[in-house]
Amino acid sequence: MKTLLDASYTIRDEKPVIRLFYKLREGMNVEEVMDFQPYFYATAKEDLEGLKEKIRSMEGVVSVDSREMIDHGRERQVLRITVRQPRDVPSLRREVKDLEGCEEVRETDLPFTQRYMIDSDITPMENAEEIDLRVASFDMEVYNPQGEPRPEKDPILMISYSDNKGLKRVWSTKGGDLGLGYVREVKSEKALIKEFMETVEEREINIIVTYNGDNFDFPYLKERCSFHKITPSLGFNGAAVKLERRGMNFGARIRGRPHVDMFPVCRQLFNLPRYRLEDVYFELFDKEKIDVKAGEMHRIWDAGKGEDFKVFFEYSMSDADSTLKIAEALLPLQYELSRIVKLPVYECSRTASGQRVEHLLIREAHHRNILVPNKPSDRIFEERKDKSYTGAYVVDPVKGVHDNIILFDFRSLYPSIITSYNIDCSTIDCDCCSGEKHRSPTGHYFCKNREGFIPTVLKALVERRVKVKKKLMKEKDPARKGLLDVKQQALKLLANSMYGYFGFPRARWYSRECAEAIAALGRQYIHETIEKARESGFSIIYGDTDSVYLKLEGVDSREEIMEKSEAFLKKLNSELPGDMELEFEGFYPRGIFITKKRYALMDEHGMLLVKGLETRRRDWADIAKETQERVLNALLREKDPEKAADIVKDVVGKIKEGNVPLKKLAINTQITRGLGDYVQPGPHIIAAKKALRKGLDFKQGNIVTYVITRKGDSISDKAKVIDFVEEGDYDADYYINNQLLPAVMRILEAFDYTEDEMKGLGKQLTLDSF
DNA sequence: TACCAGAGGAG
DNA sequence: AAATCCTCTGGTA
Repeated sequence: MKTLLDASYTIRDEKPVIRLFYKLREGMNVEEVMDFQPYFYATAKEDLEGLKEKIRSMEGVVSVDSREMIDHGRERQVLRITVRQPRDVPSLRREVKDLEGCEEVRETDLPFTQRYMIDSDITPMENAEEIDLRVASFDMEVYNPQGEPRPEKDPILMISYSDNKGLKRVWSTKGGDLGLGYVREVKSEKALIKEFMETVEEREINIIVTYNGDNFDFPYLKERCSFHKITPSLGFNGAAVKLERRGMNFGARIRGRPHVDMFPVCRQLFNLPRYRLEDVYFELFDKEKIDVKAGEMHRIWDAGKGEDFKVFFEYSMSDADSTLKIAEALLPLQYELSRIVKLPVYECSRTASGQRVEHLLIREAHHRNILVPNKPSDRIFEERKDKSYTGAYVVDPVKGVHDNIILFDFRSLYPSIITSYNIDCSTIDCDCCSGEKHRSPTGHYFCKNREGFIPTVLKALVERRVKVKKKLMKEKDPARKGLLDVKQQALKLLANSMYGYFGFPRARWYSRECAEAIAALGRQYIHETIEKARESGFSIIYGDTDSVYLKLEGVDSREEIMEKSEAFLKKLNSELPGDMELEFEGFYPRGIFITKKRYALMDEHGMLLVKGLETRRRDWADIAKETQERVLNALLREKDPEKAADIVKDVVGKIKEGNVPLKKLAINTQITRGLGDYVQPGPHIIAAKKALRKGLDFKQGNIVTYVITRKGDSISDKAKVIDFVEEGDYDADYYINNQLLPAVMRILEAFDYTEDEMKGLGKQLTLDSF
């Protein structure tokens, strides 16, 4: 049994050698492949043979063969050009493309190792669960007397390490006398780095995990290594850590020992106000992590004794520990995605959903002898980006409070439309079938004769998922159940990104027409559903894309509601084509609808479900969100408007008194562009710029946590990054009028309360609306 | 008061 | 480097 952890290539004697890093039950095996040569394709305008001869004589070309492949759904003759070395591809693609008679060069941008894995049908991470991988996490604390640490000057103070076989270590140049079992005091920073690297080697670690190692720990470690003139040799056979550019960020690649950075993984997987290690740890395990303020670290270190000093070491250990715990929870999904998409886990864990889908499609295209379309040029990308299309339909809600709400929704609406209507670039407006075709409201037709490429791939994903879910139902063993659940999640993730991929301007298989047709069919079905529901006696409260919220006016019996719902669904589903299905999704005794995409429901257990309201948004202060939720509970669950009003009055009072803790006043907002690129910088940008001058580091992608303080004129003037704000320094007026009241008044207004009453200025509350 | 840029949510 | 629809805020004229 073996599992492929990593793949790369080197050049030996002017020839490429593929290296496959397998973990066996015991130890590693590196397989070398010498006989695989890089190649790409060319299509000819007319004279294929003429083009072939021209290419054959070019420097670096090993051979040219013509073969039949499928392009845009049709068979045609193309040229396959085999070259000596991977580096010959970029140079030769230019030359071939510029030849008279050459129409296009194709498949010139697949990385050589990936090309090999596709052609040899190699799946990474197979058997990963059975083979007992050794996973280690590490984290560094560095000296930072100037605020942000300077890697060319400021040393690493500690490296903490934790592996899934139970070893815990903190290497440091101090702290051996603290009585903490895991601390190893060493004589220098250099020794500390070396001991860490030796431990990874000795423990035969297979996977290294970090939290933001791509952009902090590894770049810093590399700098410190070059300062000490040593190699950061964490890879197989002492290979050095390599920093690769990946878009705006870095990726730290370790040969033969995949590095998975949990930070981008968590950002992709969770929706949180912030993504610091402690935030994600809390989200997953509901436990607080010990914290040491970054600004105080150098002072604690310099003091070198006392309780703080000990806590600093415990904090460092807990960083490595919690990173490992997070990894143990999230790696199974990464392994599974890596297997399905067939990209090594280092790459797969860093790719976005569009690229994952694309790699899966490239794989499937190869199996079907389909010539992969080229990536769009910058010009085409811009053209595509400028042309948007009509998407989903949203029903304007019947605003206010409703009782006994029924929710129906389409199971996987877009995927089921794609498969049921056979929507694909190769089937759109085909001329192959003379008879009936699938019809979209956009005016396009889809072939009923031959199944399209993407519908085939999507169908396979959906069918695999159905099988896994069946197994899951039968399985008793919790460990195996967990793995099956992860598997179905991964399949769902990929299936759900197919529609978005059609409309993604950078996609190779981009088709605005297909995306448009899918969305239009979605609108058609939701409209039809609403129409039929009305005819069956339901009244419509709200609907969005694939869901409808309904009521049966005057029907209070739960039984009758269920019966009528079932009957309606049965009839409607019998008329739906293919894989499409409308499902009963829920029953809610009470709910309040504010506007489109903003509402709250109470389920039968009294649990609140809030959508779109401030409670759900990171860019509102906790004090407003918390109070809004309390008000919703008072109104929906307890039906007690007086209590709701009391809650608001009480909180207004507390804010005025000035003793609301800063934590509850913090607002989180992301910096979505370069700090200089703003036409209208908001309060978070102004706050970040001020913090920048005080030595804090802020850049695109970061989330700014700020508070509106008392000092300043405009709101932006008053905005300050929370690190620099003293407890009690907040603008009470702002938090009452711009945070608390807007959030709660939207709810209370549906119950006819006025703002003045809430501030305690007006008359006593009335119970009119109840 | 009207408008725009910007952000983040829903599905 | 998945799409569109939608609401709301803060700043400006």
